[in-house]
Amino acid sequence: MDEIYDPAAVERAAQDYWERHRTFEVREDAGRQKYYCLSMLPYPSGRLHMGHVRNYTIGDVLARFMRMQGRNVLQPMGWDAFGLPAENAAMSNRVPPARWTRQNIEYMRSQLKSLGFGIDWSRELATCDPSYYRWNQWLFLRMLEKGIAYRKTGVVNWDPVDQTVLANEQVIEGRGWRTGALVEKREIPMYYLDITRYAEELLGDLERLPGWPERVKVMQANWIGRSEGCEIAFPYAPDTRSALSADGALKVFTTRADTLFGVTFMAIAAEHPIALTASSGNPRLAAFVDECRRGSVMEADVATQDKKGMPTGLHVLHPFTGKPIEIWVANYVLMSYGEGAVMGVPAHDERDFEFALKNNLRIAAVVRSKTGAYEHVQAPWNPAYSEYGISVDSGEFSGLEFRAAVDAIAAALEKRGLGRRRIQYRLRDWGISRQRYWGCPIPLIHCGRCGEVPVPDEQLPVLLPEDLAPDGSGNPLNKTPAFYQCVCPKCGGAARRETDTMDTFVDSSWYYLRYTCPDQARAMVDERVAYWLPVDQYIGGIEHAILHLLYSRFWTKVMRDLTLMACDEPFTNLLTQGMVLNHIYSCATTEGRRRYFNPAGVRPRSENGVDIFEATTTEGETVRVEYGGLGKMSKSENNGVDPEGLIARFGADTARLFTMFASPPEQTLEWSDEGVQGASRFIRRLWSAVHEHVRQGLPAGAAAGTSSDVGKALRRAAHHALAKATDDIGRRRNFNTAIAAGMELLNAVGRFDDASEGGRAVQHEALEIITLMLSPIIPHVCHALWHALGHERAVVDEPWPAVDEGALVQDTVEYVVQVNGKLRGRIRLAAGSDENTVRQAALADEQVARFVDGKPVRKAIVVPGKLINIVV
RNA sequence: GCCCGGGUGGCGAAAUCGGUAGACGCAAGGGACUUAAAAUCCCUCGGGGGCAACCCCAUGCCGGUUCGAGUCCGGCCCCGGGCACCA
Repeated sequence: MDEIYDPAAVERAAQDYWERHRTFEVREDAGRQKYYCLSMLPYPSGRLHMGHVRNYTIGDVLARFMRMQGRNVLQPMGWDAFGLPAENAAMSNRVPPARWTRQNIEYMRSQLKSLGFGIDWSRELATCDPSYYRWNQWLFLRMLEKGIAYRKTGVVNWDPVDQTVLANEQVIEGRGWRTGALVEKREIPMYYLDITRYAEELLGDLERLPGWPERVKVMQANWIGRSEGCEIAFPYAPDTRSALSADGALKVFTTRADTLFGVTFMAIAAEHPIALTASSGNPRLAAFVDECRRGSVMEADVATQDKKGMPTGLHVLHPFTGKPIEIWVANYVLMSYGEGAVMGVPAHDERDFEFALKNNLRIAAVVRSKTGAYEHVQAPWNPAYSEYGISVDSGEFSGLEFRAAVDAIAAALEKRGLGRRRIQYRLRDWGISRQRYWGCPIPLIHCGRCGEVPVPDEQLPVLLPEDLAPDGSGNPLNKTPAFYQCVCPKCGGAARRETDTMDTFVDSSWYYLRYTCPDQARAMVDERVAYWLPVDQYIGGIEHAILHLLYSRFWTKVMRDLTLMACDEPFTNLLTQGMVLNHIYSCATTEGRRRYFNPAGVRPRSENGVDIFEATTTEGETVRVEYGGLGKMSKSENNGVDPEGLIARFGADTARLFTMFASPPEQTLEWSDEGVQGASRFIRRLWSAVHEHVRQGLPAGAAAGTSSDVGKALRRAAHHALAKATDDIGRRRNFNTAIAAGMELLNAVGRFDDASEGGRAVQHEALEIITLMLSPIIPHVCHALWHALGHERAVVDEPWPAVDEGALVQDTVEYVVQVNGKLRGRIRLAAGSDENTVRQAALADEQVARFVDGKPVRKAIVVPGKLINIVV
């Protein structure tokens, strides 16, 4: 029965074995070195996709490899179970999100199990379980106590038809993606987490993460966006004082305090309080402010807008000259950065320049570049205008170079109480309120008498009712009195429960901590977290390079400061796997849209020597389709490959082998049906090689005792492949080349024909090495083959084999001979030959002699054991 | 606009510290087995020249450093990604 490889039977047997023996359930063991291998938890969308298969296979290979290296390996799995798709599914088929989500989890868990991942399922969690999200609520209350969580009015995209907040991605050309209604910017109260309090540490600690890809660290650093500059206060002129009926000053932040004498206007955001006051008696200004506040809050859209503005008629005074400067409302000033106001220096800032040109504002140059590249600032804009240089026309500060000018101006401002040096971050506080049903309730109560009252700890968790189904008309919690009606914990009076839920990024910010103690009912985490954390290897998509990874780092630091644990950087090593790509085929529809066809159903055909592609529509019609290149597998472009079909046809090992072999993990992976066939072919070849070998009985002798040249050569090949796989998996994380080494070794076994007892022992050893070294990648087939090779113990419990250095030693080595750097011959020499011997032998070579051609040898460079270059 | 990656056969890729460019796999072509097909096995497979031994060219383009460059340096072209009026 073993003659034919039957993946379904082989995989069932191996998986049964692991399950029966609870192979992957782990416990803390102070005596063993731990290895926490974590893959990003999936959203339970319904079915696994290839991205999941790739992600979890990478994690599983590392987990199994480390297990063989003797480490106490934790590889958990859970579900990022709250979120929008469940609500959308509820709207289209009237199923409560809870039921839809839990059904999906059931199904996807069985899919994960069919792939044979070595997961400790006893630690599984779902973020929609009250036993999990109660601790979101608990920590939120601690943050509230510390002032890290706070309430503030925030600007959101508001869909007036659905009565709901839209994420930026849900706003398409200014309209709601579902309703098509014009989206409004609306200010609503939201809860924020003060991540900016940790900006400095989040930035600085990136240097302590050598195991992270450089580009992820750069992306985070850019996102945090640290700027050194000055805060400058421009005192209100009398007109502003009376309009606001207050004394005071308009504050701005600038990185170019040296250009302070070049200010010709002030620009404030439409949301700035002064803009609101100024527009009250000015309908035209009010209309402009209104226009600015409508439309997308997406910054990429804002960035491409024309610079527009309108004067307020109000003024401030220059902090040094005392001259009045008019305040303008400008659409390019962001309320959410700095002070929501800027000093307009058109001569030295491109945006201010554009604005001044459009509005006929004065341009005053106050910096001369060191190269003297320009004298007068005039249109068109020249990038040199914004270069650092020597201050001119700047009163007492004239003649100073950038740094000195900033120092002197900052000091002078500070003396007058009109400014100071300050660091500004681009990072904003994290707004976590979502006007959504399917999420973790925010544990607050609004009382008419007591105001905002936290839910007492003993009343946690605030349970989310699971029987509701949104219908598109806003958050159903708002229409469920049983949820929102409550008593105020302070005064006992009638009160209203907060109906907003938390951003799902909250859920995924600490799940990796909870895996260490999922059964802990009394605390968020316990002492087990100290054993397992930090995560040794984290694996996930590059799309989480900023938000998820930054939030998790922040959350960890908050928990450290609350002394819940000592760890302050959660992920020691990070591997960001590339996307899985497939071909895209589509045709235009009569409505001018595109209709996409799955590549599996596309038939290529040659017509008059031109390649054309055809597909069949759901109506059974044959249509001609266009090839659209490669793209990420996605629903919208209908180019996904269902892992389930792949496993049914070829088995999980083939799916795993293909995804690991086709490209290195960080790079994109191009789907190839032929490549899958190739992976399957290799597994069958390995299967028959082992069975053919053992059919002749197990050899008695030891491989190390072989004396034949071919035997020694195969031993060398086997140990060389093993050394390569050890380094490739363990250090380089290049699984494709480790697999190639295994294939090469199997090819060598195929060519090997020494049927003597010694030869068979060497062959046996080589097959054992292949089985062991590939077992992390194709664990099921290796489980079967290891038993076939005569072993009692399961391969999963075997240690990683040691390289026999003695087997790698060669008696003779091949030298490449170059003449003037060009390859001219090869010579075989005894290992350890001295330079002179190498040189003599090289010059004696006929081919080499031809190219030396009697010319005097000027130089000969010898790379021991490898190469000699003769320079003539 | 700024900041990262990356350009190597027909294709996915390899070459890890400056030392034999193209390992491994896919596709293709040829052959064996077969009534036939599939599967399997063997051979060829960057381009050009040569009867052959071999030679020349070739890692996006131009230049440089070096005995020697896919790899290092300078300049450009193209592709992908991130951020994007951040004052």
